[in-house]
Formats: sequence, C-alpha cells, structure tokens
Amino acid sequence: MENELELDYREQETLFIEVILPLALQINYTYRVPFELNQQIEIGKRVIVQFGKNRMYTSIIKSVHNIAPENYTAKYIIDVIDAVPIVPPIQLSFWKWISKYYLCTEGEVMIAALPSAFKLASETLVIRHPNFQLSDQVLSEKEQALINALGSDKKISIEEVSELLGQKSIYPVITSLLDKQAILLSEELHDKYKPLLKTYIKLEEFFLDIKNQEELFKQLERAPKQLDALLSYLHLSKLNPFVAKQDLLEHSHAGDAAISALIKKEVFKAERRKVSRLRANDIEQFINFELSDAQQKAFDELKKGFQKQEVQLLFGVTASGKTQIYIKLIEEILAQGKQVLFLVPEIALTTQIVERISLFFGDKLGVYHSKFNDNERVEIWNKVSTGEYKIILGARSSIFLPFTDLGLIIVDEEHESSFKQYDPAPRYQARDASIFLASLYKSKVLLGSATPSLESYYNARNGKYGMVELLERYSGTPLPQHQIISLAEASQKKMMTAFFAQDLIDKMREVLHKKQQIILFQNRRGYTTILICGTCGFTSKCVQCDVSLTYHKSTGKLHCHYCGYHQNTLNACPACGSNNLLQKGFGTERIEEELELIFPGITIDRLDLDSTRTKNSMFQIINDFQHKKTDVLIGTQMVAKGLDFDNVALIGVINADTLMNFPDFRAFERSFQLLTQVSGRAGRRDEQGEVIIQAYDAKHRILKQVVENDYEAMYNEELAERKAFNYPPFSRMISIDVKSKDQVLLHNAAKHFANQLKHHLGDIVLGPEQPLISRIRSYYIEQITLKVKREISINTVKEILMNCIKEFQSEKAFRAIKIQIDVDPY
DNA sequence: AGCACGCCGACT
DNA sequence: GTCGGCGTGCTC
Repeated sequence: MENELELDYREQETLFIEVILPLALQINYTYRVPFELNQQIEIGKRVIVQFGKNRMYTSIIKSVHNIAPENYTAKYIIDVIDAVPIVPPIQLSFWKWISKYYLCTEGEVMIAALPSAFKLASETLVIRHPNFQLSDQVLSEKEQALINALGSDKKISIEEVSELLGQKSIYPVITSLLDKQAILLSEELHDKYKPLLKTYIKLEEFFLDIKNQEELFKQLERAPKQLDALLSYLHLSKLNPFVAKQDLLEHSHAGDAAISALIKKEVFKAERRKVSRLRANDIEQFINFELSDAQQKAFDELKKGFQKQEVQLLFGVTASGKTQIYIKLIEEILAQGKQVLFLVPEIALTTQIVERISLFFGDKLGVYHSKFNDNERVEIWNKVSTGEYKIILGARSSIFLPFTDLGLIIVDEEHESSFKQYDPAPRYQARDASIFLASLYKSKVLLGSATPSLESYYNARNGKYGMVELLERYSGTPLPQHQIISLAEASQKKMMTAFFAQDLIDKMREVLHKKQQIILFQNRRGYTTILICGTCGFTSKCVQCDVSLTYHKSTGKLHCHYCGYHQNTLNACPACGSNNLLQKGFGTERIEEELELIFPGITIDRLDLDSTRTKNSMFQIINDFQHKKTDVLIGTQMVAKGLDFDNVALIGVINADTLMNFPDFRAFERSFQLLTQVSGRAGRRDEQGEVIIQAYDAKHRILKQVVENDYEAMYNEELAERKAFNYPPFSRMISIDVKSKDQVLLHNAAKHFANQLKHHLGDIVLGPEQPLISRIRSYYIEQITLKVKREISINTVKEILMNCIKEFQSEKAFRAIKIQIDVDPY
C-alpha cells in the first residue's frame, strides 16, 4: 500500500538524472525524465540520451533528483533500456574510486567496464544472426518487422532502425532480439576469436542411480552397440563425468548412430564445450586430490590469517601447488553462498590453469576475457548479476563485473605486469584496484605468487597484509639446477656458434639424444633483426614512430612494433645506394634458423606474438609440444607463464642481459621474477631439470640470486636501492605524458608545464625528459614524473596536478597539447 | 568522441 | 570567385 502511494507520488514528480556517458568528459550531464518513464528510473540502469546535435548514446544513471538545472534546460531522456539495473551500486562507487585514484573520467571507466553490446550508439550496425531461423522463436510484431527489413545480409544502423519502426523506443526490441540470438551487432563481425568446440557426452542424472542403471542395462540387452557405448562411457567417466564423444567412439565399438540413439533415449546428454587440453592423468590429478601436509598447513594458516587481515599473500615456490589451495579456498567461499573472482594474467588465460579450474567447477564458473565475443561477454555479465555464476576466472577487466555478493578475490601471479592497463585510460592496476573492490564488498583478497612484487612483499613484511609461505614443491621434484655461462668468456675463447655457447650446445645435444625436450627463452620479440647498411650504417625507421623497423622473415617485410606500419624490405641502402645490407640482432626467428643448422632434422617451434598471430593457434603449438611432436620450443615471455610440460629437461636463456639492462627501476626485480618463472618450467615429475643462463654480465647479483632461489636477498638489496633513490614502495609515482605533433611546441609546452608544476609542488617534479621512444604514431612525447614521498598526501598532489592542467590548457598556445596521466605507472 | 563553426589555400 | 583543409569549442 505504502509502495503504491510512493509510486503515485513519483508519477507526478519531475525527475532529473545525472548520467555517465561513455566519453572522456570531466563533468556529469543532467537529463530530464518524461513522466511516463519515471517509474522505470533506477540507479545503474541504462538510458538512451541525445548528446550534441544528433548523437545518441547509451549512458548509465548515476543519481536521481528533482533539482532543475539553472543555466540551461535539460534535454529529455529518450528511453530506459533495462528492466533491472545492470551495474550494481557498489560497482558504481568502484567506478568513481577508479576515476579519482587513476585520474580519469567515469566515462572512460564505463567504456572499459561494459561489454560493447551494452553501449549501443546511433551508428552501431545491426545484422541478422547467420544461424537464426525464423521458426526458432516467437517474435513480436516490431521484432518481426526489423528481421524482415534486415533480410539475409543487410546492415542497418540503430538510427535507421528507429526510423524504420517509426518510434524512438527501439532499444527494448534490439535487446530482446539480441537475447534471442536473432541479430548481431557489427563489432562482432570482426571478431576473430573462436573457441575450439568439441562434443562431450554426459550421463543423464537419472541414470547415476544404480537401480536405474541396472534397469537400463536390461533394456539395452538387444542393442549391443549402445550397451558397449554405455559401458565405455562408465569406464571413461571415472575421471570426469564429461567424456569427449571422440574418445567414446575410439574406446568402444559403438558408432555415431548408437550414441545418437542413446541421446534420443535421454540416456546421454551431449554438450558442445571448449576443447580440453589436458590429458586424463592431469584431470585425475585435479579432480581427486588431497592437499599435501605442506599445502594443508598453508591452507589452515590462510584461513586463520583471513580472520585478522583482509589481504593475504601466498608466497609459494614454483610448482608448489598453489592452485589446489585456491580450489579448496574457493570451495569454502562457495559453501557460504558467496562469489569468487579469480584474476589471472592475460596470457595465463589461454593455458592450463583455466582448464583445471573449469573442469573442477563446471557450470558454476564463467571465464571472462577481452578476446571473447560480445555475446559471450554479455551472457557472462548477466549470469554474474543473477548469481548463476559463482566463480569468475578472468583477466583484469573482470573486476568490473556486477557481482552480487563477492566473498573472495584471488590474484594469481600477482607480480605480473599484465594486471596493469597502460593504454587507453583508465590506466588502472587490477591487483591494487581489487583490494579496494574487496573493501567495498567486504570480501577477502588472496595474492599468490612464487616471486611476489616488491610492494606486496613489503606490505606483508610490514604487517599490512598477512603472509603464508609454501616452500615445498608439490611433487617433491627438486628445484632445477642452474648453470650460468659467461658470453664474454665464451666469445673470447671462440666457443660460440651463433648465439649459443658450446656448453649449451653440448647440453642440448645430450638432452635431444635422450628424446627429452628443450625450451629456449629469448626475452623480447622486439629484440629482432634490423636491416642495417654495412657501408654507411643506415637503418630504416618507422614513418610515424621513433623506432627502427624490424625485419620479419615470415612476411618478408620491415615492421614497426608500435603502430603496425610495414613496408617492403630494401635491396639497396636509400642513403648511400650500397647493396651491403646486413641483418643484425637476433629474434626468435633467427634463433630458430641457427638452431636448424646446428641440429639438422629436429623439430622446432616458436611461441611468440608473431607465431601465434600468423599460425592462429597458440593452442596448436602448445599441444604439439605437450605431445612431444616438437623437440625444441623457442619462446618469449609467453613460455614463462602458466605452462606446464612434463618432459622438459633443459631450459636455455639465450641472453639475460637484455632483461637486466632494461632502463627501468624495476628491471632487476622483473629479471629475477622472469628468470625464476622460466626456470620453474624445467624438470619432470621425478627428475630434476636443468637451466642454463647465458649472459655477458655473468657475475650479476640477480643471476646469483636466481640460481640460489634467494628471493629474500633480492628483496633486501632491491629495497635498499629503492629507499636510497626514493622509489616505490617508499614513494608513489605519477607519470605525465605530454604529447604533440609539433616537436618544438611540445618541448616548450612540456618545459612550461613542468615549471608550473614545480612552482606548486617543488622538487617532487622530475623532467621533462624524452622517453626511450620519443615519437609514436606521429606524436612526439615528453615525460614528467612526480615522485611523491609517502609522508605527502597523494590526494593533495593529485588535486594540485589537476588544477595545473586546467590552468595550462587554458593558455591558448597550449590548447592542442595532449596530456596523459598514469598513476602508479608500473 | 563527434560534429559544427570558422578561417586560409588550390581549384572548376 | 568557391570547395574543403583541419584547428577549436561544445555537448545537459
């Protein structure tokens, strides 16, 4: 009764709403609600608004009030899209926090947070879903009209749809048709990502009961093939209730027809699922496992720790079985009826950890990932919102999903840099942001790593986080043995063949002879072949960026890694006309070539961004290596992350110097982490692996610390350095990029801006400096860095910074200068 | 982000 | 004489 009165009252009220538009706008915009939509207004729902002359945008209701704006007449909103809010209030506060902390607009957060199907705009194109059959669904009159208009292959923009239907309120129609999978939005057409699907068979639940099963056997007596299929299923399903149809066909004498018959009889259920890359013994290991004593102890400690502190760091050496501990912990949270967010680095999503977790939790688990197509992402969004999905495994952007009751966030490999988004804004750190997110949901956070980031370890040491250590490898396999080879010495003694020292070659020969496998690690693909003139030293540069072009054998062209520009390779030097052009440097391609010369006849594969792009399937490369079709796998960072192979006897690091010499204050920390992670891939279940690291600076302390697996020593020395030079965790950094197409103007502007900042903030302002790459995509860049001591209020600094930017941009001469801010730029 | 408005160069 | 280049400012 009371409710009704309230609604009655609201019906006559004039409502205004503040909305978040998916644009980089500094201020909020106010719209007026027509009376007939009053009741549909709710914070977190999407509304369609006109913004500017004739642009339509999907925006999110941020707040509702009845204060008419004074200086202008608010436009009416056009439509309310959602029946229920799609963004919960907690997430809206989270957006706000992100925008304040990382100095970006809420609109930018919205762009990052919502799948694009949620952001239809007037120019979005609609087409008919290729698989849609008219008979599939009951359509309303309007829906039918749109489908008819679309024909089989017409593209119609949202704006045209509106004209076509003769009404402004078309979004419910679009949403409903999307729901029914009758239409697609244009963005999805370009989607290249297709998960590999395979048919899996499962027994209907009714027949899990032994009595029902016996009954079934009797019924099938006269259908021997079907009986055979059933028996094979029962045998194979011991490991996993989902059995691949293919396996079933191979292991039984039954054919397709028999299985189809059983599906028809509702004995079997068929399901298309993403292909599992795991072999049976892996599955077994992960379905039926007991925690080892060490794991159990760590698990108990974690639980105890969570009673005192919200954030716990699980410091477990490589292959210590952190995943099993995660699983047990997830089970406990699920038992409390709460949701779990499991964050993994970008690359790890394509690897085994996903398989393991998804096998374990089945349909309670959703995987969220920027490469998934939009339909899938929307589906996951909705299932998180309704609580159907209890666990979300995903990359950094999954922190924006509409959790209802989040109980735990796990950040696996928390030291990984892919949790940080660099470009575009919001430039957020998902690990750090998730700690704030957890505080909003009153949930716990578990950070896991074998090589924690210095910050996290520092926080744990200072009691800000709890910490649990797991120092034993799960299988009991000893840590691999390391050997450092001095490249300086080897080349002096003429003991080098191409990039390989003789000792490494000898070891490789030995391993290959035993039919075991090798992984070679080469730091960056950027460290590749460049074309240099042997006569005058000329190298080809990118026309838009300040980098040398690199030669790619696969395309036969010179490529820029920053903007994708490419041109044909040169036959003669454009500067001096000489034909003496040399290939210099060594990328994974060159290593592959050289290796073929040294060991003719072996099979080699490469795992890097290029090979996975052109060959289209990282899965294939990994799979081949796993099934021992490949002897040597040459890879970049990718091989270090989340891959487990059990026949790798040797790991070779081609050149560790490129890692350590990287001009960044975290270079040593990163080198330690990467080399330790790479090393962790060595060794079989029962056999110690070997790691050979080649380096010019073979006596470097980081190498020693990697060999001795001495995180503590690395930590202490690094921390002392950080303290001495006032780097994080002893300070916070804000990096400011000043950009312009005009180099001279930029230089003056950057200087002027830096002085302005120095005037207000003093000597915490550093720069401007030219970054390593001073031009990208035709824009020149200069960098100003703020190093803010812990004692100084970061919020005050941010406020002053924003004011300075305002002031700076109000000067006419500097209007065209772009300023980009990155808070915690690492 | 996009779109209109506005002020300078090479074209029917 | 005009068409169109993209610099600048605004969008509730």
